[in-house]
Amino acid sequence: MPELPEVEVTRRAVTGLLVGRRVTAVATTRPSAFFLTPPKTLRMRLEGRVVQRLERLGKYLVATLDDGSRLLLHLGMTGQLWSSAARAPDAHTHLVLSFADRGPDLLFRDARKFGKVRWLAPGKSDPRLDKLGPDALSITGEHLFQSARRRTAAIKTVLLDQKVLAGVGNIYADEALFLAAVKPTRRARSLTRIECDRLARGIVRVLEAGMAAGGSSIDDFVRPDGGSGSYQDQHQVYGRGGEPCPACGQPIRRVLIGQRSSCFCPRCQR
DNA sequence: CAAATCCCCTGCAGGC
DNA sequence: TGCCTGCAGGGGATTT
Repeated sequence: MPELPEVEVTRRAVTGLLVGRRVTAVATTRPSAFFLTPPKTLRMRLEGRVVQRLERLGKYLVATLDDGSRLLLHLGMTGQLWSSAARAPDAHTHLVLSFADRGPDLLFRDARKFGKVRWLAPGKSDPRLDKLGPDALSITGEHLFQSARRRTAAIKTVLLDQKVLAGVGNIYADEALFLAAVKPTRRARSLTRIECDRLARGIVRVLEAGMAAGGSSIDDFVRPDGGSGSYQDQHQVYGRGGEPCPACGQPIRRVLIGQRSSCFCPRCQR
């Protein structure tokens, strides 16, 4: 489940596979919700273009092309970018870009098809991007405090709201709340400024550790070369319901918050 | 506007 | 062995 660290690890790994290369062919599966821009249009717009840079905005990857247009990629739950040098296309490979230099293709594979592809004309934007809050790597306690104070929802729900901050998903939200010793079910507006400071530091810390470990490989995340991340080995609470808390030994509790499973230590987190 | 709910989709684990 | 059910969850759409 790609969150900011996994998307950033992917971006770094795939930059060399995209930037500076001229697209010569675009192969896709049939039209579906995966394609916000129809396959036919994608093909027409991308062929002949040179990729100039690849950025990450929250959990989105944004490739800028030499005509000023942009290609948005979102990995959803199970999206993977692969080099054709590491894996052959299969039934779940929905987009394949080939290049003029005849080097490896870029494969976008997504078993569950929660991922998205969209082409943006020059100067055009996308509400998905426009609404994103500040990047989670630069989040401050002050911003969290100002955002949380108006919300009655659980703080965990607010952390997952990409309009508040962009990049945090279920795994890193649970881990950051543990580091900050804040219970995920707490009403957001009940958090003090001090707690928001701790939470902001916790978020940045788990995201940086996640990137350093190459991301969390639970079921689906792989790097484009086929390698996997190892941050799952450092998870303190995520996915550990029933196991002892690494800090105090109390059994970790698992609850549902907004249909998402959430794990926390009832003793350490208040 | 905020919050709650449903839904998209498919692989996999667990139960029988 | 094989079938069925439930679960995983990012995020958009819809409803309250």
